[in-house]
Amino acid sequence: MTLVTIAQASATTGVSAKMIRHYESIGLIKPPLRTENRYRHYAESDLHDLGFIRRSRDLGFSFEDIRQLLDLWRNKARSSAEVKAIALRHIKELDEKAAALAGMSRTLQSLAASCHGDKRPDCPILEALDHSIRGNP
Amino acid sequence: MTLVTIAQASATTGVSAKMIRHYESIGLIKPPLRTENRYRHYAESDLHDLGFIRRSRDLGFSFEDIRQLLDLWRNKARSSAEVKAIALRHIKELDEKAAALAGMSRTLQSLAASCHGDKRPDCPILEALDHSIRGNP
DNA sequence: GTTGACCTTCCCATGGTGGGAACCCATCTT
DNA sequence: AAGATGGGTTCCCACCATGGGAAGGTCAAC
Repeated sequence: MTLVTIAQASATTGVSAKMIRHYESIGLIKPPLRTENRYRHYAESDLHDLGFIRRSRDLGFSFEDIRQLLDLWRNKARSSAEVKAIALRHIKELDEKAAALAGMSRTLQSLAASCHGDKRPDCPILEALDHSIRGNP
Repeated sequence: MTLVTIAQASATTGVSAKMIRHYESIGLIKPPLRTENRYRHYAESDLHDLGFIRRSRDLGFSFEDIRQLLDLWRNKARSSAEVKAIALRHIKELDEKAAALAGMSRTLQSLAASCHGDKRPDCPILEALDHSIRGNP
């Protein structure tokens, strides 16, 4: 059983030491072993969990989602339907957020396209912010 | 000069009273007139600014951006190039964020597509979180 | 024995928004 | 006159995820 310090755990999992401590404080990971100096020492299974968490975060899952996903991962009697349901709901949220951002971008692009962008003060972008555009409340 | 209370200002501009006070506290809007009761009373120009801010927020601009946009709006000698530059930079940020979300969604969609979603525990989504997928570090 | 590189805990900040307490004020009804 | 209702006011706390930094303990090497 290889034990590593928090800095090494951070280096191998890509999770900052700050965040590792935070995950512990909110109960997302188990408190690790401590040496007699009270230094945290992580075992391989801890490193696995941290990697799991980092990859989940990379996919945009919230801590609450990750909590459930980790539980499911540990539960050998899980049903894949439960995992899939979490993923599908998350995909929906991601798509909604992306669509919202894309909508803003589209609106701004069309405004910017008709803005001269020179020394003159006239600007359809400011006009749009000035009074609401019909169709874009 | 019509003066309205904070609740009326909120109703006509779509900005919550809470946020109106917040905007004032961070210096985004000028402190409004006060009656002898210390009630805030807003003039038409204040309402304009609040509407301007709300529409800017709807387009995803940060407070710092809005501060500059409001300054440019007030400055009759502005150049539209300055406004356009802020908008273009913001469009870039929006597009980057949207692309990041879309990327997460795409990855999850392909994983979910190959997940049975039944009572069996096997699940490519959990496998992906378990150990990094090649090409998706 | 000192330097420097770790570790520990604790508090504070971000950005944008909301909740709620505790209190003041105005008006309408009993 | 008293009280209910529905404003207003300030102030603090919460979210989510992350980072900064202070103040101090511990260990290695030189």
